[in-house]
Amino acid sequence: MTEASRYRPELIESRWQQAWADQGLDRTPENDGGKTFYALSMFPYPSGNLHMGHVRNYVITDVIARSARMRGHRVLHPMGWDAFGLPAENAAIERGVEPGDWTDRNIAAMRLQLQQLGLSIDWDRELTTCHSDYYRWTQWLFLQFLEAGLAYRREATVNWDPVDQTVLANEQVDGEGRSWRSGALVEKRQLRQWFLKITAYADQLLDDLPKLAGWPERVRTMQANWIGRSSGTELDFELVDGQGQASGESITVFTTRADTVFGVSYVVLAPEHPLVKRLTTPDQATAVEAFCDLVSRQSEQERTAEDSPKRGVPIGAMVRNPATGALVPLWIADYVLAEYGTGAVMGVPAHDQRDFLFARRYELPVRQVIIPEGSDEHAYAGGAWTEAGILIHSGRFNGLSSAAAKKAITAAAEAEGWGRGKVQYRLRDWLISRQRYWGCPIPVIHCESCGVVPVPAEQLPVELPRQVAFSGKGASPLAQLEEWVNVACPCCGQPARRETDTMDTFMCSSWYYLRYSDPHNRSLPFERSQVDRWLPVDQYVGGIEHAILHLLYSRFFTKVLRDRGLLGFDEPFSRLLTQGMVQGITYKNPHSGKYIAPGDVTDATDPRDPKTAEVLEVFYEKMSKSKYNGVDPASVIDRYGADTARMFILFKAPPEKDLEWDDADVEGQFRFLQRLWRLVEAAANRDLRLEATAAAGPTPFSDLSPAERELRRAVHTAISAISDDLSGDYQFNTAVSELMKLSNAMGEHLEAASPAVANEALATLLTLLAPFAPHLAEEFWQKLGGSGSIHRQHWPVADPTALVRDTIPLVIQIKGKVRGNLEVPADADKATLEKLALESEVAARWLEGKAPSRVIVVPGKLVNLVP
RNA sequence: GCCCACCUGGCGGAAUUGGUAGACGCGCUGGGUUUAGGUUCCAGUGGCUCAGGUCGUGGGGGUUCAAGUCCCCCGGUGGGCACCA
Repeated sequence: MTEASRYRPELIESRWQQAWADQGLDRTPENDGGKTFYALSMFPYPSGNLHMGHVRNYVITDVIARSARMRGHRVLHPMGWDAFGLPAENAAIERGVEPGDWTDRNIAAMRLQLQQLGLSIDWDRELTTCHSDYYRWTQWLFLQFLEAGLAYRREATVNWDPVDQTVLANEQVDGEGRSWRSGALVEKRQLRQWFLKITAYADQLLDDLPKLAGWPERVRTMQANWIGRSSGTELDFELVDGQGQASGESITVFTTRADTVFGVSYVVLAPEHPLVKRLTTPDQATAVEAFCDLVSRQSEQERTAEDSPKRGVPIGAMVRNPATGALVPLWIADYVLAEYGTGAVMGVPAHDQRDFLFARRYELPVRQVIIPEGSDEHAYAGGAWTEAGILIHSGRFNGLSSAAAKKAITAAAEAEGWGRGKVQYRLRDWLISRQRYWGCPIPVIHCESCGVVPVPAEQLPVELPRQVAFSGKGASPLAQLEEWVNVACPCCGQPARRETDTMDTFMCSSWYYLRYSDPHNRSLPFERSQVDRWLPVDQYVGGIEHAILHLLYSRFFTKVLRDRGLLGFDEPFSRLLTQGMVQGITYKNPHSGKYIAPGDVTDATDPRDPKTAEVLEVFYEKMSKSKYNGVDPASVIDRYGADTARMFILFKAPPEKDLEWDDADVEGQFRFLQRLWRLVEAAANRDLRLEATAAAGPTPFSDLSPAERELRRAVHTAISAISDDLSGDYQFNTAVSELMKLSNAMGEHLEAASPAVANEALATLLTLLAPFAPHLAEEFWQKLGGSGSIHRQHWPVADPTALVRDTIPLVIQIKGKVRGNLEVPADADKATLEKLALESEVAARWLEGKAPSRVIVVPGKLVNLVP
C-alpha cells in the first residue's frame, strides 16, 4: 500500500471542520415556514474537560440533526453551558481564581473539544447561563412567577454547617449527617427561603404524562412516583378538654384508609406540628420538650429509616373520633412527617404496620375492624392486616368492602361535616434559595415599609458583582458586600436591602431550551413567534440522571409560561432519548478494595495485582477518576480520529443502554473505516466520477448483470434499513451494521459493476455514511467528484424495484420444524407454493408418502406440512 | 414494601412484531500474502453428535401448525420511590 492511500484522519478532520465553519454549513436556516426539527442535547456543566458521557450524548444528537437536515428539515441544533454552580465557587475558595474567569476558560477549552468531534452545532446560538445577557431573563422569568403568585417565601428547615457557617444543599451532607467540607455535624435551622409553587401544577404534571408518548416509559413512571398522588380523606378529630367538653377546635388527619376509622386508638402529630406547644398539658410539657429536642437532633437518615423504632409521647390532650364518638389520646411521634398531608395521622394499629409497632411499644389498644373477604369473624392473629377486606365493628358500615366503605365513610363525613375527600401529593414545593455566590441573584429588594419589592424589569439584570472575597466561611459573599446590598427601595425610595440568596441552578436550566429559539433577543427572553415555531423540542437527548428533577422543572416552567401567554404549547420535549452511561473496564482487588489502573495490570486475560499477585475482579463500571477506568476522548481522537470514535460509540450498544468501552472494538471500527478508504481509493483509480451518475440515469433492470442486481439490492436494502433505524426509535447500532453489510457487498460486486451501477452504490454509501462519519464521507465525496458538500445532499430513497427477486428460498417445515429450503419463483401464489412443497424431496422424505393432514402456507416465507 | 426495566454464543448485540434464532462486530481457530512485528486476504466459529440428526434465547408450565416474541408461575440483575399515613 502506498503512503498516499492510507487513511489519516488527522489530515482530514480539522480541514473539513474549518471548511464547514467557513461555509456556515451548520448555521440554523432562516425559518421560512418549512418543516422544522429541533434536536437538543442536555447542555453540559463546564467543568473544563469533556468526558465520554458527553461525547456519547452529543454524537447521538448530531446524527439525529444531520439526518434530519438531509431529509429536508430546517434543523435547530444548538449548544450552551449550564455555568452556575458550586465547582466554580470551590475553585475560587481553594485556588483563589475568580469563578467567572474559571468558568469562561473551561468553556473555551470544552468548546474546542466539542468542535473536534465534528458536531454540526450552530455556535451562533451558544448561550451561557452565568452571563448576564442570559441570567437577566432568568430573573425576568422569576418575576413572572412572583407576579403569578407562584413564588413565595416561607420558613423552611435547612442544613446548617456550624463550622463553615453556611447552608448546605442536601447533596452536601453525607449519610451520617456531616458536612462534606468541614466534617461538622450538620444542624437543622429554620430560615426564610424562596419557593416555587410546583405543587399547584402537580395534577397537570401528572395528568399530561400519558401524552408524552415519545418518552421512555420508565421516565414517566419515575415522574409519576415522584409526584406521588394519593386519593384519600381528611377527617376532623375534635379536641376535648379534661372534662370531655368540646373545645370547638379540631385536628385534621389525612388517610387513604377511611374504612379503618372505627379502629382508631390514638391520633399522632408530627413533633414539628404548630399546635404541639399549645396543646401540651402541663404534666406532659417536660417529656414533650425532651422528645422534640431528641427528634430535632436526629438526622434525616435516622429519622426516616424504615426499621427505626417508632417512638413518641402523649401530649396529654384528647380528641374525639368523629365516627365513633370515642375519646382517644393525642400523641406526637417521630414516624409522622410534618411535611406530608396535614402533619397528623390517625393510629389504627390493627391495619397499619407502623401503627401496630407503635401501639405494641406503648401498649395502646388494637381494634380490628377489617377482616379478609370470605372469612368469618376470627380471632385476632397478631400483626397488622393491611389488605382490603370487609368491615366489622364499624356501626352502620358493617359488611361493606374496604373500597365501598372508603366512599361511604367519606360521603358521610362530608354530609355531616367531619371530613372530606382529599387528593394528596408527595411532591413538595421547589426550594430555590441558595446561600451561595455563584448563582443567579434573586431580583427582589427587602424594604422595611414596602416588604418584598420586585426589582423593576427595566433595572434587570441584577448583576452578580465580580471580584468578591471568598473565605469559604460565613454566609454568601454577597451578604457581606454592603455597597451591593444597600439600595433604595424602588417603591418608596427609602434605604432597603437586596436579597442575597441566589437561585438553584436548576432554575437556569429549566428554560434554556426556549432561549435557543431566539438567543439574541434583547427585549424578551424569547419572541413567542420564534418559540412557537421551533418548539416543542423534537428530540431531546440526555442522561437518565435527569429523569426527575430537570425534566420535571422544565415541564413546570413550560406550563407556567404557557399560562402567562408567553408560549403556546403544553410540553417542552416531544421525544426524549435517555442514553446509557459509558463504562470503562475496571480492575479491583477484592481484598484490599483498591482499584488498579489498567496500565498497571500486567496480563488482562489473567489479571493479577502486580504487587500482591492476587486475582483481581474485572468488570465494567461508569468511568470515574477514582476508579482509574476513564478513557479521555482527546486521546481517542488523537489516535483514531473523531469519525472512528463516533462510529464506535454508535455501533457498540443501543443508545439507551450502557456502553462498555473496549479498545479492541475501537480498533475494529477503525479497520472498517480503513476498508472504506480502500474501497473508495479503488473506485477513484477506476476513474469513477459521481457526477456521471445523474446524467446517465438509472440502468433498466433487464440490462443488469446478476452481480449488478445483487449490488443494487444491497444498496437499496441498506437505504431502507438505515432510514428505518434513523426514524423514531433510533437504532444507530444496527444502522452502522447495515453500512458494514453494504460495504461488504460492494467489496464483492463493485468491480464487476458498470460505472453507472457502481456510482449509484458509491454515492449511496457515502450519503448514508454522512451523518455517522461526517469528515470521511465529505472527503470521499470530494475525492469522487461529488458536487457541493455531501451534507447538503438529499437522503436517498429506496427503489422498490431494486429489491425484487426472481426466486426466493422457501422454508419447508414439517410440523413446525425447519427441514429444508426450496428455491421458488418469488411471485408464486399459495396453491403453487403448496404444490411445490408437497412435491419437494424434503416432503417425500419426511412424510413417507402420506398426505399431510394440514398445510400452512405463508407466501414469501414458508410452507408448514403437518402430518 | 410498592413500581419499572432487563435476562439470547466466549463478549457487545441482531431478529420486518408469532414464521429459518445468533445479522453485524469483537475475540478465537486454521490457512495465504508481506514481514522483524503490525496491517491485509481467505475459510471456520452455539452445545452435543453414531454426521443423520438432536438440544438450545434465566427456570417451570400453557396457548399455537409454528414461541426469543403471547399467557401464567418462579428466579436473578439493574433502577426509581419509600416511616407518604
